Parts: sequence; C-alpha cells; structure tokens
Amino acid sequence: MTTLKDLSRHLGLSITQVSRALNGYPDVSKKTRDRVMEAADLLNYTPNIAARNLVSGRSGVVGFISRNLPGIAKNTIFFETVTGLSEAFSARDVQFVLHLTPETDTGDIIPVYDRLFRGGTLDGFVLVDPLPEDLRIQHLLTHKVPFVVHGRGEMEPPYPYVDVDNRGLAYRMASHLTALGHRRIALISGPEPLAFCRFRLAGFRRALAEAGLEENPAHIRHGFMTEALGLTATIQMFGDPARAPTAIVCGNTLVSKGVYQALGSLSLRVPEDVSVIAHDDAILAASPESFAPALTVTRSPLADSWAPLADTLIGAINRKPIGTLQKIIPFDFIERASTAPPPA
Amino acid sequence: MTTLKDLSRHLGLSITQVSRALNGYPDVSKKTRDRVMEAADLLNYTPNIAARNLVSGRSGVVGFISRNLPGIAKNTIFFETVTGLSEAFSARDVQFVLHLTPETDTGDIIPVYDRLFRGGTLDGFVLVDPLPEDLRIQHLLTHKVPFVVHGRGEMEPPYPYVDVDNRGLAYRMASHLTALGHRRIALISGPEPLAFCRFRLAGFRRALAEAGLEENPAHIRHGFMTEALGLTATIQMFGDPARAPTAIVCGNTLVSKGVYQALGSLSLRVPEDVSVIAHDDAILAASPESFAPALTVTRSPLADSWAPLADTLIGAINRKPIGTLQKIIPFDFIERASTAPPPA
DNA sequence: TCCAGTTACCGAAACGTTTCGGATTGCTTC
DNA sequence: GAAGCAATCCGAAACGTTTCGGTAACTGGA
Repeated sequence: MTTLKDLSRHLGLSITQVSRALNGYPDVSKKTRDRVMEAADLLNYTPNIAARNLVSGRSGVVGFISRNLPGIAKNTIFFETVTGLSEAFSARDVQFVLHLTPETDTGDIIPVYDRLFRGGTLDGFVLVDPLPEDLRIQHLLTHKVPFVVHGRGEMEPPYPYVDVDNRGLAYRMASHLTALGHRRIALISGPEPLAFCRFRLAGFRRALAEAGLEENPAHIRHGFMTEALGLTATIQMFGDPARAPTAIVCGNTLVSKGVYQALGSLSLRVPEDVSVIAHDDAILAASPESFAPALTVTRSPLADSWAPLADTLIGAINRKPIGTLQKIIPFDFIERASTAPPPA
Repeated sequence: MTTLKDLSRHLGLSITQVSRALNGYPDVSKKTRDRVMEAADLLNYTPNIAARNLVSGRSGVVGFISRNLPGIAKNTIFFETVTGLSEAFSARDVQFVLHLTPETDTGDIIPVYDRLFRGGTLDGFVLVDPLPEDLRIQHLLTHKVPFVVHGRGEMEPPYPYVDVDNRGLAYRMASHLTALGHRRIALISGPEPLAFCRFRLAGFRRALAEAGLEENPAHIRHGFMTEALGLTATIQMFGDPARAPTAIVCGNTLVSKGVYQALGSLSLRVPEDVSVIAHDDAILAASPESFAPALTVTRSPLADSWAPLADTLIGAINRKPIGTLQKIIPFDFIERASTAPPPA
C-alpha cells in the first residue's frame, strides 16, 4: 500500500501539498499537480478510506434495514428496490448495505438504526413504505440522523423524501373517468395504512368531489396489490349489478389483470360495459400493452426513483438545506383502449 | 459522541486501560473492568469504527459483486443468496454490500474487485457460480485478497469454499437407480460450464461405471434448470421409445416438474414406466411433497450455506489456515414414491 | 526602497483507537 | 532488606488522512 507519505518522499514535497494536489485545491501549481498525479498513477496510490473516514467523521456507507420476512425472496418490488439502490449508490462511490434482521428477532427495529449510526458504521438510511406516523422517521429526525424516505408520511416537520406523485396520478385517473361521464367509480388500492395509499385516496376523492360525486365506501378496496385482490374485489362489487361501478381505478397493473379476469367471467366487456384504468410502475410482469384491450394508465417507473433517492440521501448526509431534498417524480398519462364513456 | 478519552477522564483512568478493559484484556482488575463497563453504558459509548479500522487495517465490510443483468429481479436464487448472506453477515457484525455494476458497463469485472479492495474499502468477497477455471479466483488468489466461493472450481491451488456435495448427491441419485435395476438413466442438469454441473456429472458417471453401464450422450442434457428444460428434454429423449431412458435424474425439482408434465402427456406413469429423482435445494416453489407421486430426492437446502459462507470468509480475512476454510454441506436422501424398478 | 497582494508551499495538530514497552505497587521469599 | 514476581496500570507511538494557520518568494505599484 502506497501512502501519502510514500508519495511525498518520492516527490520531495510535503504530505500536505500532495494531499491538496490530489484533492484539487487551488493553491497548487499546475506543474506540481501534474507531477503528483503522475506519481500517484505510477505508484498505484489509492487513498486509505479508513483514515479519510476518521478525519471526515463519515463512513461512506449507507444502509437499508428490513426484517427478513419469509416471503421476502418472492417480493419482486423489494428486490427491485435493493438492486436499483445498490446500483445507484455504487455509481456514486457510496457503499450500500442491506441489513436484514432475522425473522425470529421480533424486537423493535429502531435500536438497529441507532446501533449502526452511532460509532459511525453507517452515514444514513433509506426508508421505504412509510406509515403516516412513522416511528422510525420520528426517531431519526429527533436524533438528526440523515435519511431519505421513498414515499411520504405526514409532512410535519419536513424531511427528505422522493416520491411518485401519488395524489396527482390518482386524481388524474379518476378525473379522466369523470370527464368521460362516469358517476360510479371504484378504487382498488394498496394496504390502507401505507402513506402512498392515503395520498392516492386523497387524489381520488378530490376528483370525485370536483365532479360533484358521492363517495361509495363499498367501491373502495384496500389490500396487497395482487391479481387476487383485483379479482375478488371486482366480483364482490358486482354482486349487486344495479349498484356496480362503471369504471375501476387500479393501484397497479397486476390488480387490473385480476379485474379483467373477473369482468371476463361476468361476461362484461372492457371498455363498453366497464372502463378500467391503472397506475403502471413498470416493474411487474403485467405490462399494460399486453392487455386486451390495452390498458389506459398513468405511468411512472419505480426505477426512476433510485438515482434521486441516492442523490437525496447524499445531500442529507452533507446537510444540504431541506428544500433541495424533496423530490416528486412526475408521471405520464397514456390513454389506450380500456377507457370509454359509460354505457347509456 | 463519547470517546475513550471522555470515558478515561470520567473514570480517572488512562485511555489505554479503558480500551483494554472494554476489550477483555487480562491485565485489568475485576473492579475497574466493572466500573469501566458501567461508565461505558452510562455515557452510551460506542467505539468509533473508522478509528478502529484505521489501526486494524480492516474495514469490516465484505462485498458481493455482480452485473445488474436484465432478468436479475426474477432470479429467486440470486435474491435468496443476497438476503441469506445479508442476514448471516449482519448477525456477525460485518457489513455486507451488494455491488451491482450497470448492465451497460460491459467492461471486465476484475478491476472492480481491485478498486474495492485496494484502499481498504472492502475486506473480502463472496463469489458464486464459479467456472472451472475462474479468472476472478485466479486473480484474487495471486493478489492475496480474502474470498470465499460458493461451489467449487478446479481445486489447485486450494482456496476457501463452501459447497453442497454435488458429486456425492449425483452419485447417490444415480446409484439408487442402478440398484433398482435401471440400465438406461438420463441426467438433466444445469448450465454445462458451471463447476457444480461438472461435479454432478462426475458423480453420475461414477455410479454408471460402477454398475457397468455405458453412458448415452443423448441422455445427458444441460441448460438453465427450468420447467421448460425438463419438459423439452424429456419429450426429445422419448422420441425413440426403444432407446428412451427408464429413469431420469433431475438437477432440481423445477426440472422434474417439467419432466412429470412431459411424461403425463406421453401417457407414461411415474414410477411404473419411468422413475424420476431430483435434487431438492429447498428454494424453489416446486416442493417435492406436492408432486403426484411424491418425488424421491436428495435434499440439501441452499439456505444452509449462508452461515458457513460468512464464517469461512471471516476466517479467510483473519488468515486462518486453509484447512479450516473448506466445507462441504451434507445432503439427505429421501425416498418417496417416484422411484421403482424398471418395467419388465 | 518599501509595502501589499498573490502564489506556492509546509509543519503540526487532529480524528479515536490499538498496542508496545515499560512503570508502579504490593506481596512473597530467601 | 533485597530480590523476584504477579497484578495493574500508563505514556506514547502508530495507523493515513485532512486542514488550520502560517511562511517564503515573487510580483507590481507607489
């Protein structure tokens, strides 16, 4: 291992000046900078990061903490998140560690964050799936630990986050349907306590309210967004055909796949009898083009979040002002063949 | 952040003695050790790992490097590996970082290992899916970088590995069939260049040779171990019924699922017409009990490898002798209903 | 000639820990 | 009363980097 001392001896310069040359300080002449660079290259110099960490008080490592739940290996979204973040941080020369606690460990997860932050093992954290009042967020905020949240909880006090525009896309989907003349619109969304569902529900409600429509609780369903949810929810909503919806807003394309199946088995046509619209996060197997008829969607690839998340966390670690650390990922609206005016 | 200096001041002891008390050195009296522990607890002391790393020359971080290939999110085995290793290392207070290079980056992967090891970013690596002559292994060996391999390549010179007993289990499966009287036995295994397939093939061959059987190249198939492989390979092997096998050894249970399907569509019964046997790594959706008839298997859960892999890598980092760093995971043989003597 | 300003450089401290070599005490033993 | 020995303790160096506060040499203007 070559060190700065080796380089300085080899060049007849002080350690200080070599360090400053390598780090691009202005008070180094062009000539010596070139000499230093060349020598560093020749002697194969790599800065020792432990030493750098010691003086900077940073570790250059960020973490993602989760419990190792049984089904975790089948959770494609989780995996996509891990690989996406991993690649994004690698590209920024930050180490990304996945910290899984055993599923048998039923204790509180907050001490894990504490233990890893104190002593400087980790510089910050990525959190996903926040609850509206998330204890982890409360805790990290009060202890001034840098973090970034994928998706938002309640917003007071403000904290760093990156989120798809959940309120906006739900509003867009629902208002597209109201504009077509629908008056009974259903929503099949994700697990109720999660913040992103709250936001989507809020956007959905605003569109209904603006169109002067009453909300029907029987037409709102929450649950894990799978094909099965779409299928069972649809079947149930059409139990009483007189009160059944004429349009369905789906949390993702997988849900709408189940909806298509249910409608097919009820001999109802899309879009003549029922319009279907979904949000496409471009991550699941169910691609909206593959539907017959092709699915109208709002589109916002989850994969667009990884780079902003990495940048935001790095910003939070460097104590950038909060204003620069809150990002909303925009969405596209893509009208295809699954939406039409309601039957007469 | 409380430091050793704070503690020593608070206790009226030297930094040295506090450090030694905390680290369990023998030349500290019981009384002061207790006092130190209590104070450390009181002042919420956590050692600064950057400082510790600087003096120890370690980083406490190990890595797993892979290219972020398109299908990676659907690769359950990869994901199971990542989560399993992550949990195993977390439990040992070692940081585990997943390092994914962009799929667009087509360059050689070896410099990535170099860059991360030099400068002390990472202490060692976990490698999976070794080739028989693996360049990564060659390179890490010559540069004395600690690593552990899951599965083995060629064994000279020896290096640290953890592996299921591939040769043994293939031998066990095949010799079970020869003992039953089968004389035409097929093998449907994994990608040919991978080391584990070579070992399985060797075990398979030995069993055949011991039974005095000729090997039929048409009865040996390699490929990605999916249902589709089992299905197509079986259909092809039964193209000429006179030369068709009477028993099939499958690389995993997913393959045997395809084999069952093919045999069903050929109106052949298991085990009366054809015996089927597989290796069960207890990781895929296809559980051997769920087969009809239930599948005879050798069983060796992949999940049993994570803890030994972590221990072995940590041993390699601590320069333990090579003899303690090579582990073979044993397997069980579970006879169920899918194997019987060949038809008369 | 003197002074101020710029440019290029350097010494030393600091980050928090581990560890080497030695120092101090109190007790036994001859 | 000195020597030997174990039990405790401590000072200081070391790990490799960044950075603060300075110094020296040179420039140009008055």
